[in-house]
Amino acid sequence: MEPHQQSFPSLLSQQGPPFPLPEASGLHFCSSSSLTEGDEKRKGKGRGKKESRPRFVFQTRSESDILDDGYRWRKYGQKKVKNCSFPRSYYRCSQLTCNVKKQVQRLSSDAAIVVTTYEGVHNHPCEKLMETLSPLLNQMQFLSQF
DNA sequence: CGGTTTTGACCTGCGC
DNA sequence: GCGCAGGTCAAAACCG
Repeated sequence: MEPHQQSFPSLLSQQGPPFPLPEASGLHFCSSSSLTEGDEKRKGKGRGKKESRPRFVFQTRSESDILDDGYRWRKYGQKKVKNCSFPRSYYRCSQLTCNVKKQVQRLSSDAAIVVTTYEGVHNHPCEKLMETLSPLLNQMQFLSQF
């Protein structure tokens, strides 16, 4: 359960910042282990899961909230938070088998910074990754015959 | 036609 | 006990 081992293939290549700054344009990701507990008070309507879900915060520099990390996200809410002039968006993984949530928030101080908070881990393979890997796997299988 | 976004209402936890 | 703040639902609109 180390979420920050996931690879985001299209994350960096997609943004393509005009400045090749390694850190200023890069992404600060901090796995907040202390935040992991105490967030599963989901007894309200009985649709709660008891499993602890690891959270993990991603801070990227992008002009759009939607970062295509290979999974399909479905937006299910948007709220304005106090202390921040920008609304916060709530996304969910489209796969029913996978209860991963993600919330995207923009910093009021710097509108170019987008804070993405992932919650939970995917329990299904990434579609895009499979798509990319499929021809490769086919070729490997083909070559392995010899 | 299927899946996704939008948007307001609703619900719950927490602090005072 | 009440009000606020944050999180989620659900129906209609929208798009390929």
